[in-house]
Amino acid sequence: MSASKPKIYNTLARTKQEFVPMTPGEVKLYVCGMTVYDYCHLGHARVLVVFDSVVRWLQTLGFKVIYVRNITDIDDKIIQRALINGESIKTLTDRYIQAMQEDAAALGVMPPSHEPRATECIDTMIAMISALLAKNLAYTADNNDVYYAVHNFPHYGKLSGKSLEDLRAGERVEIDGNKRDPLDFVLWKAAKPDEPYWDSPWGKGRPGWHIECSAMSEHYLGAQFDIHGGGQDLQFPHHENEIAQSEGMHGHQHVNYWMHNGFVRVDNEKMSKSLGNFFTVREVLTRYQPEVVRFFILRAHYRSPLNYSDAHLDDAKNALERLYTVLRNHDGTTIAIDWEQDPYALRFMTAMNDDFNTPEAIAVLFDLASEANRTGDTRYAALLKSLAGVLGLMQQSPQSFFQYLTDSQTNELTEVLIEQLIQQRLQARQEKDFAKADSLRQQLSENGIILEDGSQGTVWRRA
RNA sequence: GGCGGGGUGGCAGAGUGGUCAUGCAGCGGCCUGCAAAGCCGUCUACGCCGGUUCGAUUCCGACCCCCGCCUCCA
Repeated sequence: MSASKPKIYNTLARTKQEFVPMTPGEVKLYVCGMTVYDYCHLGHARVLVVFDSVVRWLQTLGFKVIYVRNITDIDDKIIQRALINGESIKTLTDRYIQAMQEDAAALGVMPPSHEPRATECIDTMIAMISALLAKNLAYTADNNDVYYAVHNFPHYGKLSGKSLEDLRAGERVEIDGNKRDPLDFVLWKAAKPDEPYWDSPWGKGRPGWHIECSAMSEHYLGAQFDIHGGGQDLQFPHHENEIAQSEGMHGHQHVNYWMHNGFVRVDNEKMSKSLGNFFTVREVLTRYQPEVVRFFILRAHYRSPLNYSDAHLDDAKNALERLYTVLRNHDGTTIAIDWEQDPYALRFMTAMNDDFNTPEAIAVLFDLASEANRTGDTRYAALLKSLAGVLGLMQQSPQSFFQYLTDSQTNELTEVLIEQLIQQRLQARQEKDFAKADSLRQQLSENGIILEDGSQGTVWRRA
């Protein structure tokens, strides 16, 4: 698979660059995960699915991928939510971590190699903050907070394309009397009474948000690694600050390729907690099967905005049905993919190597579907299933896909009853009693069951 | 205001200096007892105005509009 090499759009360079790993054959990848005080919404689902597809593709290319996706399990919102709920932080975060892992698994997201929690790495963070203080990149304020001194780091703004002057000119920078510069950000927060804390050289407190990623990425991947991903909204300030911390401390490059996925939108606006326009993964999964959601996400390029609506999910469902229909007409086997010779595989690879162009890769799947339908050649269906598998799609049986029952669907007819009605209809058809046959079809149709009379007999699926 | 990303056919969504994206939906036909699925055919495109070019949706410039970041956010 040497024909072409993957290119990645690097936020740092604002252009696509050929991907060259630090260690041949190995990729070190870090992605900012969730802050666990609530259920994952579709925006989170997008990060999970997008970087899952990145990992799968890099693995397909033969790389060993070390994938770290962290969990933020201590911050202001978590503390506040636990307080409101009247439960401990641990109970709260454990519950939402489990929920997140369930959501991820449902969406076909493979577990990362490491999934560290911020609270497991406090010591590393404290060591890092001490080092930054020693390098005069941080200072302790009167209230015992520790801040990063932004103006002491010459490259501040290189990821987000902002200059300190531009940032200062902005009117929205908060004014905090403890900071020497309004743009300085907190590394260590002194604990207020009744707040959870860890002991540190600066007294009882907890880490600021940004330091955890510098600490955890270094712990698992080293002070410099290949790819760092996350949502576009983390570009500034989170990732900018992470660079300031890590590069300030080590004096060399921290991350070689920065990847940022686009937002999920609702009515053309960013889906976010603060706007309140978010849909949780589990709510959507009561109405659509998980693979439809995954397919919906991968049908758009990861850097493009993705507009969410039921109509769009319906569209995705119909499209995916076309693909699964192909498998239904064949025996569902897979085939070894000949990346060098097979023209479809080559197109697929070219698309994926071009900054993970999943929409184009999926277009190849549809072309294969057409070819399979046109020629009846099972090899096309097998290749379709194999290539789709690279994207984590189409790995269930057509029957389980077509007969999937969501929570929101009526289930007045049991599968046994459905089969009985089908048998009755077959009987009626044999007796040429088409009025009765049509009436049975109608009855099933009213219950969301669609019948299809094929050469192999009658099969049913849910609308 | 500063910085960044966009405006593609009814909808979604890739891409390219000159032959098809792809899917959904629609329309006509074939097939079917009727359907469904499938197949064949078919209709809607590249925000606006200039420029470069033999030729621009694709390159350049102006303009209009949308979105995001600049504060916690995937």
